[in-house]
Amino acid sequence: MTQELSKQYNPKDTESKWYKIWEENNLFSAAPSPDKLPYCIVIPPPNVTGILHMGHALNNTIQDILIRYKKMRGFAALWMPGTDHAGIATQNVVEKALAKEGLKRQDLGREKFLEKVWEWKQLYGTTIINQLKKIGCACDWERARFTMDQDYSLAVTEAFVRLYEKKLIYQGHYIINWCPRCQTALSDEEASHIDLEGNLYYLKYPLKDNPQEFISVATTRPETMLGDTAVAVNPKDKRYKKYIGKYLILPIINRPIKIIADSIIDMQFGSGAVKVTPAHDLNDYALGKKHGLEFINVLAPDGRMNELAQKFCGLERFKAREAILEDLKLLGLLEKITPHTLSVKHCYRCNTIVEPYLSKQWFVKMKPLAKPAIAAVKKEKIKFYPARWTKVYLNWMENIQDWCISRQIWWGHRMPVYYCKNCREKNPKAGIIVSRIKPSKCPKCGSENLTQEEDVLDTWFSSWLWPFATFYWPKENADLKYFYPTATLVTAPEIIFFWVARMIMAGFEFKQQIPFKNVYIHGTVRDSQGKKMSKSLGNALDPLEVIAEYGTDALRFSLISITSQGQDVYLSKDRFEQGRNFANKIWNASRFILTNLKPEDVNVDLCVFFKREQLDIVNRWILSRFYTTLEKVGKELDNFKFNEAASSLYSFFWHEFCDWYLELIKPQIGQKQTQIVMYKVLEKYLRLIHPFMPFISEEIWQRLPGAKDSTPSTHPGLKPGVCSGLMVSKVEPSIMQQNWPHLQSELINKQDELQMELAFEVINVIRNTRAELEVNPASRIDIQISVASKLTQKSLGLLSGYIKNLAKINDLTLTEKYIAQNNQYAVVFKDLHIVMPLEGIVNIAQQLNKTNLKIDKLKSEIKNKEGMLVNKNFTLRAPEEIVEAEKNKLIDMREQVKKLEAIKNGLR
RNA sequence: GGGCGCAUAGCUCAGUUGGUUAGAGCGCUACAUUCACAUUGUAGAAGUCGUAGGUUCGAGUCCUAUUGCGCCCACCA
Repeated sequence: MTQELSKQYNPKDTESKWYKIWEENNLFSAAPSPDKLPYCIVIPPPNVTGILHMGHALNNTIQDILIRYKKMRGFAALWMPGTDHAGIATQNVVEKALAKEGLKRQDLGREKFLEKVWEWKQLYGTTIINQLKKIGCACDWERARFTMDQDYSLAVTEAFVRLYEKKLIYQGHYIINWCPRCQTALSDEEASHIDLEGNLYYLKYPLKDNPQEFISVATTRPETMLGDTAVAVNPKDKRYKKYIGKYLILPIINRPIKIIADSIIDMQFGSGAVKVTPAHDLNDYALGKKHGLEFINVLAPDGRMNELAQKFCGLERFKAREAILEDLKLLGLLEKITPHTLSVKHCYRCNTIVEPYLSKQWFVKMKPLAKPAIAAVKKEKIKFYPARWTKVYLNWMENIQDWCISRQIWWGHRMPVYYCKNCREKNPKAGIIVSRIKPSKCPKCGSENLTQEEDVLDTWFSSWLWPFATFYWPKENADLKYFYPTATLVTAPEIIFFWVARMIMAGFEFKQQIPFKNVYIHGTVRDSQGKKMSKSLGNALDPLEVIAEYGTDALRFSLISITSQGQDVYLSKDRFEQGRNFANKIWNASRFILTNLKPEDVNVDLCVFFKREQLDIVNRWILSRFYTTLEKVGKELDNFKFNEAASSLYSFFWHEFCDWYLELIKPQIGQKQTQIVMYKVLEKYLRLIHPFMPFISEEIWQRLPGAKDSTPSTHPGLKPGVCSGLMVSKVEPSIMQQNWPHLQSELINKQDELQMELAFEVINVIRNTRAELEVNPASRIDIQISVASKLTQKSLGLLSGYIKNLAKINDLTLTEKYIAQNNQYAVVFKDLHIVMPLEGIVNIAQQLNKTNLKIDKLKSEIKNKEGMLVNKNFTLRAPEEIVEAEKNKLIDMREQVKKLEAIKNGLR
């Protein structure tokens, strides 16, 4: 403590220093402990391609608060970190890098390309991890996992094989979402709808028997007409009834196609006749199956037309659309074009319009998996915070579709599926071998001519195992036993379906248990316009820039302050000033305390010293306020009300501890009792604020000279009978290892608080009056206070020293009765008259006016109350204490009016 | 088409189970600067709680309808 403290808090000096020390001393590591209960959070693994954005900052700050808090509460708190290989996203990034060298992945070939990706991962994959360290995350980094690690991959294979053996994985020919740019299938969740202004094109198809007659069909995707194999109408549609069963000639292609009837067709829409393209539309696919139609695929995987598109072969799909429309126009077969808004699926990675595409893919049957996952949430074994997400989850789960898990990319877990060429030649449906390890020969025919499936698995097929695969499942080790099921999952609403729901299903399927007990869903970070913050929109605030400018603790505290449960977060840069100012306030208050501290006074056993009765009122008051705050913050954290906890901590420290307490005790700061109380409150407060502001709390805590605290206490995280021991700074070097302060509820006293509040109000009234009367702020004046109640008089007497000091009073006299006198100005406050000399008052008329306004306002309120109290409906039905309170208020107000009238007369 | 969220001070938002006098931060106004902190202090101005009904002795809070904004889900060609 010999070191000078600078006038301003400088985060740069402290942050990297402490993080390094915490890390070097292994303070982030957690292990099973016989005395402690487990508390585990698995991080939503950021993509290896990731760069820290505000969403990460918010998400990880919340987790860090929980981990640090629970650790102080005695839990063996483990924050399991790691990264996700993010199949498509990462492959895209590396492909882009290759493109700069004029290379495509195909130029390298699969193996070489994967080497490149791994290289890239080694170089850049830790960027996001280092950024998480920068915001202070207390992750157990030694446990960090990567979804493509060898051990983790074993878990992925295991899961696949088990599901396949249970016949929950199957291969099928279906219409899936195809991204022509990424050239892979996407799950429904990866293809999001975006509304586009498009057109509805009416095409005329001539009848085979009578080419002069036409049926007009409406479509938004004219290029798919090349693959039409029928036209469908509603059987009840009078316009078309006579044509059902007849044939049309598909223009350009000149293929005869049948007119079929199906009640699914909406007669109101378009022309009431629908072209059916079973290979390029989900509905048409169903129709095709039902009516035994031909499936004609006219597209190539890269989004160009294929040879079945005849003369349009090789044209890009939207170019082909133009060309086909042009041809139809020339043929006189384009009836009309009307504007039409349609919602089109886009690839969530590259935003390309997705093509419904008929292909062979692998699927997971989801209905059986969903069943226990639905039940667990219904029975509240897993709870969502805020609760409304429960409904969203259940709704999705109850309508769940099979999950397309195959991807036609290279970066990812290769499926453990092998094909026996020999068997397949005899029967194309046979010869599929699913195996944990690559088989050397076919178990059926013994052939060694085996090839592995080219496709890789959807990224989420590995991340849904995260809560247990990170513990080396399928091995059952001690850590997995101890920490699983984990406690809380903290995430954003965007990935409830992608990740949360699937983890719950995987938890039941592979561990027969829930993966976590609570799911806290925080809001989306948006800019001040309400737009989602993203790099592509260019509206992103870079957390690292904010840290450089305001400090990490400021970033964290501000973010948390504005995150009310479940609401989206609207950010602009100036919001971080509050956090920075608060850090500075803590710094300066601590500086004040430390420079005024006598170490020999505070180096005592703090918990033994105090008996409430031994303390003076101000010290009793601040302790009472501190413990009230402690209790409140604990409850708020336990209920995931982070912003409320932040606000409680903020207003206690700034407005109660600094504005009042430190000001009040300045004259008595050398007294032993005050030394100890102010020291004790600061020391404990640092522990409360530590989960929110880890760096500044450690920096100051380390400078505290005395014994920290030895309150023995039990904490919720300690097993029954276990008591946390003495906490002395020499033994425990970091605030991270301290206990959350023990709640000494015997030090909470409402009487003390009321008494102090009265003094504060009196001081406020005097200050306010002084300002109104334009009394020189530096001058001390005489004040006389008359109080009817003996009790109030006594307590004011006790506090008169403080009042005199903070209200700049020269002489304070307390009298029983108020007698109006000339040359005096009096203010009525409750049953008090606060009287000061009129000398120096500039504007009596103005004061008179103010007094009159007050009287008028009171009178109208009195009228209101009188009406209320005459109303039998109120007096008979409202609870007695409310009626009683109203009566008292009325009496008070009448009194006040009387007093104000008296003052008015005095002013004249 | 279905579902969810939001609307409270100039701005951004809190407001627990309905209790009559609605809070914070920022901004604004006035004053204060050797005494921890101008990233400060003291004081002040500022709101018919989106609109219309209803329940109730009493509604920012509960119900119904309605307007505006945002989000999610959904196979209208």
